Amino acid sequence: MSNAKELGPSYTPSAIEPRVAERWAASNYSDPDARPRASGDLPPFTIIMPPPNVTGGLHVGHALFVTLEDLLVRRARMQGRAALWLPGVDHASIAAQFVLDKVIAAEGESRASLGRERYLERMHTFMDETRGVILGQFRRLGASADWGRTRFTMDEMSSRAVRTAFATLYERGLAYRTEALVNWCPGCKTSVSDLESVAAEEQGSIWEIRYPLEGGASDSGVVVATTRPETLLGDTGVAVHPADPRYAALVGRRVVVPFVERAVPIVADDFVDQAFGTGAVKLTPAHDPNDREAGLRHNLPAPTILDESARIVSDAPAPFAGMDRFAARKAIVAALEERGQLVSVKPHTANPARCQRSNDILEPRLRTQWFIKAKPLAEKALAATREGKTTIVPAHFEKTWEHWLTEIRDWNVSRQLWWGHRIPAWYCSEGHITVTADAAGPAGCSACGAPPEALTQESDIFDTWFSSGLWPFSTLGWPDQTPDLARYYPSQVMETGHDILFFWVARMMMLGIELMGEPPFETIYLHGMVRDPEGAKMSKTKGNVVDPLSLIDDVGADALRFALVSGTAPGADQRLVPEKLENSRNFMNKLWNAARYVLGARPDVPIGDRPQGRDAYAAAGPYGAWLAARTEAAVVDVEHALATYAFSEAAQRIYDALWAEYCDQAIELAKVTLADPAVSPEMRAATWWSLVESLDTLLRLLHPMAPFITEGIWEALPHREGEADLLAVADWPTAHGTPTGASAEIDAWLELVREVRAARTAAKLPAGAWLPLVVAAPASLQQIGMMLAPAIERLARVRPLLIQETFGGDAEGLLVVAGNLTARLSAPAADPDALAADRERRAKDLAAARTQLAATEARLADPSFTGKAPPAVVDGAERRAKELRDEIARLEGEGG
RNA sequence: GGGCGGUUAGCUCAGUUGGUUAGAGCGCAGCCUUGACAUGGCUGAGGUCACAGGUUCGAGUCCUGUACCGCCCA
Repeated sequence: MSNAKELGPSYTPSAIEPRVAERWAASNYSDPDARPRASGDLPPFTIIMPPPNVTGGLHVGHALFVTLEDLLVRRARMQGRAALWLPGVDHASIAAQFVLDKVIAAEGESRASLGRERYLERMHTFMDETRGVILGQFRRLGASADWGRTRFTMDEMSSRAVRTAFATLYERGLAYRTEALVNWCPGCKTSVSDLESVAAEEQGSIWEIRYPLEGGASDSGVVVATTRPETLLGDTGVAVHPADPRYAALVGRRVVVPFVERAVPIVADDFVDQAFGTGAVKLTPAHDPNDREAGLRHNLPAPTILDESARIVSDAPAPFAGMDRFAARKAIVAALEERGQLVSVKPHTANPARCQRSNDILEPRLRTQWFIKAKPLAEKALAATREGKTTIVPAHFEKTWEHWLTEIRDWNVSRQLWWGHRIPAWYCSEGHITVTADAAGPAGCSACGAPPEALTQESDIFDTWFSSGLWPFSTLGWPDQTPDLARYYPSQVMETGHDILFFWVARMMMLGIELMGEPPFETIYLHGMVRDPEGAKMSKTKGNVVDPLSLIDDVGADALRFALVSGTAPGADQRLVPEKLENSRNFMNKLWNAARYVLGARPDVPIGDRPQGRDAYAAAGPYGAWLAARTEAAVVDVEHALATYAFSEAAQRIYDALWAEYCDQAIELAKVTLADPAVSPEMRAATWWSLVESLDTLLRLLHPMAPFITEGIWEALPHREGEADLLAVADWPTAHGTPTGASAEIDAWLELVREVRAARTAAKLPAGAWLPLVVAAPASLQQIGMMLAPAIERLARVRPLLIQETFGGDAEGLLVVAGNLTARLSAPAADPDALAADRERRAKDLAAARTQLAATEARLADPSFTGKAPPAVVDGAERRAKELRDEIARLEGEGG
């Protein structure tokens, strides 16, 4: 923007962002190894990007995480650390198959018609086409990731890491194969994880069904309550609570399951809820997790009666065999009623789990699968957070973390899909298992030596989270001991949504500690969800999703980012409302215009080369000291906020520093000086340079949040010899403890300006009129007042301005009180009613001051306060009391 | 059923170890086409910090309980 003035009075992101993006692209600034920095002793700073789903497009959740991670990384980079933000994408087994299946269906093909090999070839081609899309969208957000290190969870490096990890876990006895109940999706024809299942309340029924005693009358036996009558074909028992007197006599006897006419035992088991239905439940071990547990405890068989499409198996009794599970339910209920065994039907609210993808109700299903032993891994992960090796922000998630890891169950890693890492396990005809990390497969059965051609590889693939769980080190080259791995593991921050704390973060922690020997990150920062303006979750089905790219088109990437940062408190959800974006856009426009002003206001005097920051301020006298102090305070506050992940506070502080302080005060004060030919050329140059200096510092502070506009403006600032060519790699501001100089005095005069304006408004004096002002100022303020007089005149619209020790005896005009300054504003033609309004305003001030003084004096009179409160607080109260007394005295001068 | 979070101005939200004057944006009212910006400037109104107790010299902040809302787990 070297030609800022020609670009017009409104900030146009579309004109700046591409130019800045090009300059970044032409540099290697985001490669941490490319720029050895002077401060080489600082530790590296690494964030491994949570890999987005390769099939998805950009949504606001991405926009938030990209913004926050980019903010952290840009700050670290400016601080001189080797900052690595490693990007990548996730292969997302189920989601990817869903998308590709639709694509090939349009071509008249299907998974079955293509076969595994051709299907996977097709998938790889498809991925090659789509993989870059979302990362390209991240770039539009300004993401400064190291694109040269971009990784994919299905690339060869990742495959090798997955095989090695699994083989290692198997060797250590942490991976095993067993038959277990899994969440089966009949639509996707695979098991899915808990994460992929969504439970919601649905209206259902409780059917109460009589199971007569073996050999007993039709009204004998027990009445069981069930929400799933169709599964009775797989019943192998009936359970009652051991303490339930209703059934105590029946425990141990046998009842007959209808249709299959199988006699099954009545068992006593604690898990039964006596209050549910009749207090007696049927046990279907192959189709219900609780029943499965009870079945194992009581040694019951577990026949599977639903096939992988959730149809009744073919060897079931007619007419139910082959029926879909819902048709079977109706048929079985009808048949029970016909036989007189249906006792009642009651409405019931159930909580069925549905597949996130297909929305089918998930079916518990017995299957032989691979599991990872979770307990030993979880204990180490827990130890890491308990010992403070890894910190969770915000801290309250530690409780959730503790609870989940303490209660953790073994992790089912098998998926009956094609797209993913195939489990590197081979089976021989003897049933031996051979696991190897070798891409070529095993040389033979590890137990009986059967040759490779006699072995069958496991057809299942790994849960996507298994490869994602290795992400913090597989991306850095593990299992090889690469320089990257040595340098960038462990990473400093894992920034992600709190919704995947268990599913992903916990798995990275467990696998990282197990395979790398230390936790993968120092800090886990969890952000909240971005919601719609009504507070609802954004979802495609609801149609309330917002496309970040269209927001960028509307307000620019910087405004979007700044709005998101402003709304971010750790762990808390935020609503993305249009007003926030608008405000954020206005802020960018304000900054743009401030820069336009500064660049255009260079005084027409010899300005020399750009001085070092503190020299610039020092040469500008009290004004420079004041501006230095203000700027430095902003640096301290922003740095502190960012260091503690208080993102919204950091954003708010920069907003104030730039708008309320820099624009409304610093620039306004400087305007007069810069344009005043009576001021020495040296002072005008120094004033301008200090404005430049402060703007430069504020741009640096804002850069991690709003990289494009700050980079664009910074380019146009006059630079010092040898300075960085990009703001992105310029030094992060640090506080020097600049002496505050006369900054309190300047603030006092600015306060007077505010009070004069307030008086003018209250008394309805014409806004444009120049009114004479006489100020009574203590000696300590007079010199600064004289110096600022032209600016005060302009800002308060007063002229002439007289500054003296005290008023004469015949002081006239509106009384204005500001701290130690008292003033009289002449308003000869004022409306009497308006003058009364102004007096009323001051009367209110006076009353408020008196109330406060009374409270403060009461506190100071209380020995328990003066005795117990810290001295600084007591001093503060004393100072405050004095101020209030002075103010009251001045306001009481009204009468005179 | 267990756990966690929230309740602060009309609306959306900040408020870090307790410090007495609780902030912002939007909205609202009045004034201002002053040469960076009307995506602006100036001034102002608006809050018993959900409720009830407690600890403390002092509570939006800590403790206990209640109500309502939300999330997670079972």
